Amino acid sequence: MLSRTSQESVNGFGRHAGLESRLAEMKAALKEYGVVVTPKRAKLLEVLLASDRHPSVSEIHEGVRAAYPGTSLATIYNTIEILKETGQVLEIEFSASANRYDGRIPVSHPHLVCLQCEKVEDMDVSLDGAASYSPLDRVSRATGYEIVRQRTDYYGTCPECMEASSLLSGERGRL
Amino acid sequence: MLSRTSQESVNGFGRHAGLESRLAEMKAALKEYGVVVTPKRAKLLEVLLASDRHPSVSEIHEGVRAAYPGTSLATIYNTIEILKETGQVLEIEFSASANRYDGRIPVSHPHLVCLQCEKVEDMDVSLDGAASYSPLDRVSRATGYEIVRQRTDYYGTCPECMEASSLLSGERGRL
DNA sequence: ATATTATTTAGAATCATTCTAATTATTGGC
DNA sequence: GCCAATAATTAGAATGATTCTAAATAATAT
Repeated sequence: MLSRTSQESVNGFGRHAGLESRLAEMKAALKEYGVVVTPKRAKLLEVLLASDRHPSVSEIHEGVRAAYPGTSLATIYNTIEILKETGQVLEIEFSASANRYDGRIPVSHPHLVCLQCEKVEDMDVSLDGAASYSPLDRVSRATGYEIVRQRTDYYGTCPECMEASSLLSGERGRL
Repeated sequence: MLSRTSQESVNGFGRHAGLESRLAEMKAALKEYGVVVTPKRAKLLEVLLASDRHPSVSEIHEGVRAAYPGTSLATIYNTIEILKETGQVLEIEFSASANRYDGRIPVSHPHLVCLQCEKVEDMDVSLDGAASYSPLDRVSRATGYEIVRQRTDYYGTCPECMEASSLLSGERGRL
């Protein structure tokens, strides 16, 4: 049998090398926080990191249930709450639809949100220019607020949906 | 009787001259949209413009009911929906708490959100620097998305709440 | 006036999220 | 290993904002 190439999936993360260390980091943060990394919690972390789609709670729930069928939604919410408290996940809030989560980059960074298909993508920060993403301490100094996070998101229609809607009559999502 | 000074309220808006024309603009937009500006809708517009607090639906409801006691919540939601469709209000979404509305400046602009007292303030755009607020068409060109709006908000603790929490043990809001 | 159309309404339905109280699993001290 | 003490998990109820529904009311135009 031939040896595996570096691109093959031996760990569930495929070619994403950095995700292994990110997973270790999250587990360490949970232990540090004084909470035990149970099998279900470990699986949740993997599910969260395995997707670049910024999964919703129910997508995460599905993923964990694939390994642990009896897992309750409450466990997902509980664990996400812990991840938020430890700064290990970034929550992207939507009032008209389910929240989305970023475990890969758990600190404030800009997103592109498609209002049609509800896709959430990371935006290449260089696009927005360094200044678009003002250092939090600069804003703190200027406003007197103690700023702890920022949200910058761009809303519109992704190229795929534009293509699709140039054929059909345009449907509208809930975001 | 002495004449009124320019600061007195003769129209419900106090010293805010620009709000009169903004009100006219909103009414015109509704007519243009093919919808009638009923007394309740007119009152809603005034309530929305009268506050710089980025009122929630229930605050708006209270305000309209002060003039028209029987007004239903559904009417408030209906009218806000129309305002969104006509681009006459900016909705600031929160999943853990009620949405907030900006009728004074109905296009994307940055806010300061206090996580303690849930205050939402407009941020002086100059603080953030011109580039922080990348032109939508620049982002559109770079990403292939058709960008229609942006959201940029800074989250933290306002000076008043910092003062208060330096005395008491800090409570945490829902935002 | 009257028919048509738009607005408003109360209350039900929905849906994501949070809470509750009970059950189950885990851990550290013996 | 055994047993309290503690933590995690659970199902289901509760909450709260928002949306929907179908009926009632008001406004408009012919």
